[in-house]
Amino acid sequence: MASYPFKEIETKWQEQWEQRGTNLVSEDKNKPKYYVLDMFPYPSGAGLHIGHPEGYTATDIVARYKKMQGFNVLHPMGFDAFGLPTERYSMQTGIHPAIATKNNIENFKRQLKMLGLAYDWSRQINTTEPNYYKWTQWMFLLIYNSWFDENSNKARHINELPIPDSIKDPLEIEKYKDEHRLAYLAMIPVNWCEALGTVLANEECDEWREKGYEVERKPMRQWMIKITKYSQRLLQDLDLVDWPYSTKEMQKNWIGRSDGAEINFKVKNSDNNILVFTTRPDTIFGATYMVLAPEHELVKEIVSVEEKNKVESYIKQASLKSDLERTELSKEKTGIFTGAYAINPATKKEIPIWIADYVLAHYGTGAIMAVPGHDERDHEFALKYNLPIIKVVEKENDDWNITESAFTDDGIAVNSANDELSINGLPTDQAKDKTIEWLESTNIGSRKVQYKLRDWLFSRQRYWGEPIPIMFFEDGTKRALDLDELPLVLPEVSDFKPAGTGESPLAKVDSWINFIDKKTGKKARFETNTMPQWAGSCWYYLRYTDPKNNEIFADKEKEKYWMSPDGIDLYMGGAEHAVLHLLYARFWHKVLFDHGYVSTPEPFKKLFHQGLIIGEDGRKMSKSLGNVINPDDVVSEFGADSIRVFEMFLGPLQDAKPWSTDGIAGVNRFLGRVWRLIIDKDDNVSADLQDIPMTSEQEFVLHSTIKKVSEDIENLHFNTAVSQMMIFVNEFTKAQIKPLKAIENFLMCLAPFAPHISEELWEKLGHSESIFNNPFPKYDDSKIQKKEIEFVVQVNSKIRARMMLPVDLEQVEYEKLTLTDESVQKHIAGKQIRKVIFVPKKLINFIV
RNA sequence: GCUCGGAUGGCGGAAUAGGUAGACGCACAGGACUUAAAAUCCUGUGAACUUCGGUUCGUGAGGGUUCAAGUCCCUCUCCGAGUACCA
Repeated sequence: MASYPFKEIETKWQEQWEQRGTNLVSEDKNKPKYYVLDMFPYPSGAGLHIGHPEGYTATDIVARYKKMQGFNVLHPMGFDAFGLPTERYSMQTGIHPAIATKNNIENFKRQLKMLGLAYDWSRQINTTEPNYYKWTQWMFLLIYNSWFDENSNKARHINELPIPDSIKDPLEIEKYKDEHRLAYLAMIPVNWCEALGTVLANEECDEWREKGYEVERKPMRQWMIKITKYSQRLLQDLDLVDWPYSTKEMQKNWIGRSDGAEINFKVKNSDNNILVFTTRPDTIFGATYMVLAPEHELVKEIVSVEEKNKVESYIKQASLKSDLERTELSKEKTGIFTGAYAINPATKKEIPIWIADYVLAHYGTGAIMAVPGHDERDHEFALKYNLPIIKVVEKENDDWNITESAFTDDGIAVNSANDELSINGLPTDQAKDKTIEWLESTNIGSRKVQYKLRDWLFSRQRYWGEPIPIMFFEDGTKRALDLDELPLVLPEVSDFKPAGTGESPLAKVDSWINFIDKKTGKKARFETNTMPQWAGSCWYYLRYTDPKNNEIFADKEKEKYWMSPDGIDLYMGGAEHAVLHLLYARFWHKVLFDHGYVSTPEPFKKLFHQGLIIGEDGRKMSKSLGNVINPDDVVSEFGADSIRVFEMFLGPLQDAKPWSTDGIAGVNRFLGRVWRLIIDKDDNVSADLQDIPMTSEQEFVLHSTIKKVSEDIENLHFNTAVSQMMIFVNEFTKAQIKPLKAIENFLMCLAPFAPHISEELWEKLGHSESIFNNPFPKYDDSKIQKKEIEFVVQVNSKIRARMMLPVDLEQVEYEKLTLTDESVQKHIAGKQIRKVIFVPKKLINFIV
């Protein structure tokens, strides 16, 4: 027999909450708001994973607790339902992705409800519904219709872009605008996967490669978004948010700010200049050669006649290599001399210009000044091709052999002087500044900040994504749809296979690529690319504040009510989104902020990552290992309250923790003990529960429990909160007659963790109102103060005795009392006390 | 390679500002109840030695600071995550 009838009571209360509308919320100016959000799931065909309830329970506990504390709590859920797995399922089965998505969402919802999560389902969103993606499209167009004003460091409407007087032709003006839009079309090499029939984002490539798919580089016309314009703000605004340190670090690394200089090198016997970026302008005297990326545009112009063939064949070879091959497979650096020379502006010496694929075209200027003495990569290359290595930075008090290895740390500049500039003897940071001053005064170069962050590739050749609401005309012009034309709804198709031309399945739909535009009367075709899956998740948290609005994505007042002053109060989700989703969403939010649509510069005030739940065998759960735990099975065997409490009890929320069947049985036993504390064998409220005063020991345990549970919920330390509740139950199980008041207070502590059993027992105790309508109990500090404690007596820092003593005595009294102890006497006997260390309420230490 | 985390009984994990290491749970052992089992309740449980009162050792390894170190400092080993020629 089950330890308590969880099946009936869980079903009963889930129905009750739904009927009563317990979890519905609306704006209430009389209450402080609290917005707690889970990263919404992708509704896969496999259903809920056992890891999902971990983060969801954590936020549910916080939501229920905050509600009991008098907050107006927004705790919504929805589905990030566009995505490749569904589209692939449709290709195989012919079932429309919208149907598959609907079924998957129904299953997910059933499972989420089964866990007793207090979501306001009236606010549910689904990124694939036209009335949702209408606004995703609208926001894309907002980005498209924006340019970045460097002076005010923010986005402005494209109509406010100053057009230079020299540009008169309307087509030229359009072109000028297009160049400045935050969303633009570009012909760029992308990661093309033939088998999937789509391009992939850089970050998606490895994932598919691991699964055995081939990904190649191929230039294609793509939509790009200038997220790079926000590099600095994305970096500095990390100071505004309360996020895990490591996540902030990852974002910082991803944005990758480098401070340095851009320097122009003249090409000998030519009008061409090679612009390089360097973080070490102080080493310019040590630049003994230059390297261009194979794709660099100047390569063709400067290559000498003699070297032309060799250079061309090298470029061809490099272009065939993927990024992966360029890095991992070729540890050995390769390169080739162009036959051309540049003039080092500091030394005025001729230095050879090489091409090598260790220089990346897409970072900096795609060219470098090579300083083999002080850069490991340049050093390796110089050794291989026998290029000169000069020491221009010295390590203090050390004779570094520069031929053997590069010295890359800061040091003191040497061999670095010409007629106008000498930095000899200066430490690196000063040498940098002085060199930059000279570069700027001579117009050779300038200070420059460089970021690693690249523009965001925003188009995918898929059917199951948001259509990009732009149409193209035969004359080469294009038009973005107006708000009254949105949403641009995906056309019905029955064949989800890619077009085979590198375009999405939409390219096969005649009504999509061959129609007459109603507004202009011109023959037109829609963009056939769709948006990446990240798009819908960039703003879903805003839609929850006003999910049904058809005039705007969210009413300004409602957005302000829930998002002010610092954004979402708690955002819970996996660390796998530490960079991409969180960076894209922050960017998206900032564009909305610049246009005045949202009230905060950052969307997520506090972020927390729940850890992975791994298999019972300590390995990651996977079908092939056969160690997958299904939430449906667990709920049916132990109940939702057990799975909730167990996942919280397993260990610290942010840690990876192994599942344990014995462990959940233990938690289920604990809930059974709670049940039997109140309900007797005959299913009645126990006669042992009486309205009697607590003993001081019971008061101590109750108030400690209230304190511990409330503090632990605030700090997301749920595992220790559960421990404390177990201590409570152990203590009160001991008592023959149980004080009712204590038990009721305890139930309120337990309620956020195990809502069903708490509601049921609360009702059985004669309450007609939901337990969640009660204020969370407060503890009385005076009840937690003990009058007597176990006092530790040490001799020479070793524990020799423990004595029960009053807490409020003077040191001398403790000395007197503790010195009477036999064991203490034994260890002190015959020796002299040199020193006494006294820690109030804890210990006394005699040094002899 | 670099950047972050982490290492505590047989297991998951506790231990506010350095001050009783191992809370709580699991597993295990013994007992009560039972014809028996399950369930439940009670007791014990870091290791070694022990004259059963204790003694010594013990938080990945080695050093250091301190009356006192899981906690602070240095060096190292192993594990996990992210990133990868970013000039």
